[in-house]
Amino acid sequence: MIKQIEEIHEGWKNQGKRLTKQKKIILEIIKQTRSHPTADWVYEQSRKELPNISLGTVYRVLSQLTIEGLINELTFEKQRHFDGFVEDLHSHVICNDCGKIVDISLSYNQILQEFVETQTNYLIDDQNHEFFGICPDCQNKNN
Amino acid sequence: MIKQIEEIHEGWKNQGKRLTKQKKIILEIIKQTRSHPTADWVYEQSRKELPNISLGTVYRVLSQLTIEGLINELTFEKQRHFDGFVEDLHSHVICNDCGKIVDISLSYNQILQEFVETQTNYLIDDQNHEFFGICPDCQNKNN
DNA sequence: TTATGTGCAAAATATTTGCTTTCCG
DNA sequence: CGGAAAGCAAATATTTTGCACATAA
Repeated sequence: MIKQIEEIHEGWKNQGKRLTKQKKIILEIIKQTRSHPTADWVYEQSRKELPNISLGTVYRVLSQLTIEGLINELTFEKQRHFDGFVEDLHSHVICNDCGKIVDISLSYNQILQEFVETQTNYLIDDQNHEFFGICPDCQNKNN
Repeated sequence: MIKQIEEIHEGWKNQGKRLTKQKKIILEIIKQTRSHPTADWVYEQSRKELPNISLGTVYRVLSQLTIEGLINELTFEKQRHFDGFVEDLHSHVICNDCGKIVDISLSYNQILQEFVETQTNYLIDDQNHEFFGICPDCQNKNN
């Protein structure tokens, strides 16, 4: 088991939360991909290990993980996507053609957050910056 | 009729598109609010003028306007929101408590877009930057 | 006149929830 | 063993669509 998951498990014990095999496999999937998957994709992947897992469980676990801040939710388009990589703040670059998503670190984010707080008097605790365009592959495809 | 709508109408004529009373009222609503409404809110507003307008029509018109770039779509949370103010690039600051959305202009956006293009080789044509937090009203409410 | 656009209702899509059963600790 | 969590299916919520009819140009 990944060390990260052991640590999450430790934290959960104190709250009476259990590490079921369903949660374990979902965590492994979402923490080991950088592909920002949908709930349905996580469901399909998890069924390879646990053929009887239900989509409802996947939704429930992903929602729980989001609330705990262990993963992030992205909501461009109508479908939600999940991002298991929460260690550092990063932005997303999304292809309008094929949907491919890549991460990019933009160092201005922290400074900006403070600027927005000053300007608006909102207390900011999160941000989401997405860029939309055409990825290199699709640019070639269309030529 | 707002001048802006007359201009849109002119542009449409060349494409064989019509300015129906439904489209006119939807344009008036979306172009005269800065409140980033949902399709349902636009529907409720439009029914005050056109009691028989259907929700399907509202969705169809809003989608058409989005494709034409006359309005923007925001997709935080599961529901879509629409933004009639496309004249200048701006970011959104969203309250996690009451959902209130305010605009903020951040001058770095254009420079950043070029930086992202260089780094990723994507051809960027749009971006969406959202900040999440607690608005001043909700901060007071919770004290 | 005529083809675009609308209303209506049904379908599609995505997500949530109630209830019974399973199983982690 | 007890209670948290899973499975299943039905319910919700949101958005899209087919078709007959209405209407802008």
